[in-house]
Amino acid sequence: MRDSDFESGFDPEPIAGDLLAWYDAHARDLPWRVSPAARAAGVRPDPYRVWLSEVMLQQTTVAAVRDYFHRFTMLWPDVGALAAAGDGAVMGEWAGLGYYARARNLLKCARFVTGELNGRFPDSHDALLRLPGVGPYTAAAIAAIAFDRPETVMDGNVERVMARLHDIETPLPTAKPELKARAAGHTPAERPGDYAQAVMDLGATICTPKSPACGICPLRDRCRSRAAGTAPGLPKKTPKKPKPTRRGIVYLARRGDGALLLERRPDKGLLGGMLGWPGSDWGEAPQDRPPFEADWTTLPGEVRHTFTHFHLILTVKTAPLPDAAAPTAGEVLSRDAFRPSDLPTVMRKAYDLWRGGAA
DNA sequence: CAATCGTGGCG
DNA sequence: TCGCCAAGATT
Repeated sequence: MRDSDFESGFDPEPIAGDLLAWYDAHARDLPWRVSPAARAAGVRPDPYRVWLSEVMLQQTTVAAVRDYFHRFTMLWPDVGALAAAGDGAVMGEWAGLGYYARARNLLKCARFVTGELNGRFPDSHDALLRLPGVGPYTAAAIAAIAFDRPETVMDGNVERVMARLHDIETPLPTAKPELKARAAGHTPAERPGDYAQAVMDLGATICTPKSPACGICPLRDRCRSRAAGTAPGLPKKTPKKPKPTRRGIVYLARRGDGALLLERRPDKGLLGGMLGWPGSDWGEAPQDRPPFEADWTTLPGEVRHTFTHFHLILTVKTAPLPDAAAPTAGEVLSRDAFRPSDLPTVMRKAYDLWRGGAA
């Protein structure tokens, strides 16, 4: 019955109405969001703020994004201002948020929109998809939320909600096409932007990964996995590989006037474009190759940090930086020019270990 | 397609 | 302590 409904192109189940009514009453108040009431009164979201928030929210929690969004929009209120910003300033403001390719693409995109599109974001999914750092999800989200186009957003929330609503037992990522088709079948022609945000709000607050609040879900009477008792275990996922542990050494050198030896990492690869301490490669047994000859002191303790696909244990070594030193790596940054907040978290941990012991 | 790419919170 | 997870994109 239910499969034949879907395969025959039967009218989508009337989910959108329930979800929009729930959203009207329970929408989260988010800094980048136009409330459903304001939206109904004709207020349009600013595409720049929608784009910026969506990029920040890629694989990142709302709680983590809030402060970054405030700082970015305070410093750079529109896409032209962001396009005019310096690379180091933007990377420094992004520090700590992770996935730094997003920040590099953010700048590329801002400069493209400003330079080639007269500062206006495209309003179609296909045109948005051509922008740096904008993939299928973000293109659909901007088109739907900023321009109220009937696009179907597919993120982790929507995958989970659809898998549960239709009790889809196929594990991810195999199930993605089916989940996408299900989601598309529910997307309404009216208020598609509010609808997209409603599904994601539901996934974030009610239909959560662990212990979903099915009892207060606006879709509880239509949810097939709730009826079957399978909701908490959905969506199924293929098991992940274990993370190996790598080791590395970083070198912190300070001059008498407080200047520090730092290094701008290359744009490609891990922490690309970010500031960091000169250091070894990260592997099984890193070689001790300090940036200049000195009597290096190994700090007690170590830095432990987990990246997406490996654990890292860093040894921190320090030495005074002579006025006449000619380091083989990095560049000297004056005390005033250095902000610890410009460092990615793993590098800030090394800095904190050093400060905790020496200063 | 599978691998790469951060970080913080939570059970 | 540790694995899981978050409004994914890119190659």
